[in-house]
Amino acid sequence: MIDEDLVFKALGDSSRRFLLDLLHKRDGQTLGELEWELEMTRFGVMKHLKVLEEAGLVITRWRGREKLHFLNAVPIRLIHDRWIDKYREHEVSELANLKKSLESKKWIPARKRA
Amino acid sequence: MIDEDLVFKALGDSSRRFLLDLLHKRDGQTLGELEWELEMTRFGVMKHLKVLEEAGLVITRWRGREKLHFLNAVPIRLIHDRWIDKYREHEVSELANLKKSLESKKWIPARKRA
DNA sequence: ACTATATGTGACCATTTGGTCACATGTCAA
DNA sequence: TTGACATGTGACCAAATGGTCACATATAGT
Repeated sequence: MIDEDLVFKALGDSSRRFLLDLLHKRDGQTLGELEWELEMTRFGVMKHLKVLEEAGLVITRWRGREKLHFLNAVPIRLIHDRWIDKYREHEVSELANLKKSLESKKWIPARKRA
Repeated sequence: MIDEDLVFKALGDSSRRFLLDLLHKRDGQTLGELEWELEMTRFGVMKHLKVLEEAGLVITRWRGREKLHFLNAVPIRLIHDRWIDKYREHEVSELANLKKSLESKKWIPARKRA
C-alpha cells in the first residue's frame, strides 16, 4: 500500500528531488556516490534517502557493504493517476496535445513497420 | 515563471491537497465556505490558501468583501510534463523490479547480514 | 450612520524538519 | 587478524512550519 502523504512529503524537498534525478541518470548508486553530488554530509543524504525509501520512491539492495539505491517510479505514477488526472477535464485540449506529443515519440517509421 | 519548489511544497501538506479537492468539486468558493470543511480556524485555512496562491495553484478574485478562490491546474500540468514524465521510460522496468522484489526477495535487517 | 459580515496582519507557540556529530556495526582485502 | 571502508544510530540544535489569537480594515444591508 502506498501512502500518498509520504510520497508528497518526500517530493516536497528539493534535495530529495535532486536525489531522484541522480538515480534517474544512473540507477543503483551507493550512498557514498550520491554523497559526492550534494553539499551536505553523508548523514543528511542518508536521512533524505530514508525518507525516499519509506515513501517507496527508492528501493534498495545490499551488495556486500554497499547499499544500492534504485528509483521506483510507481508511486509517482499512482499520484499521476489519482491526483493529477483529477484535473483532466479542466484542460482537455492541452492534454490532447500532450498525448499527441507522447504518441508521436513512439511513432514507428514506415520503413521499419512490419 | 512557476517555482517548482513552491508547488511541490504546497502539495506536500494534506490540508492543502484537501483544499484543492474542495475547489475541484466547486470552484470559486470563499474563505468562509472553505473554512467549514476543515477542522481548523479560518486563520489556518487562510495561511494554507496563501501558500497555494503563492504557488500558483489557486487564483483569487474579489467580489465585494468576499474573496473567491479558483483552482489553477497549470502548475500541476507543468510538473506532469517536466517531472513525472521523466520517469515514463523507466516505468516498465521499475514495475518489473518491484514485482520481482515483492515476489522473491525478503528484507534482511542490517544487523543480520551474513 | 450603525452593525453584522468577510477577510487581513502580526505576534506567538508547539511541533516538525533539515542538518551535523560522536560513536557503533558490519564488510572487504591484505 | 588487522585496518580501511561503507553504512547505521541516537542525540542534538537551529530553522521552518502548522496552527491559534487579539486586533484591525473593509464592505453589505438596513
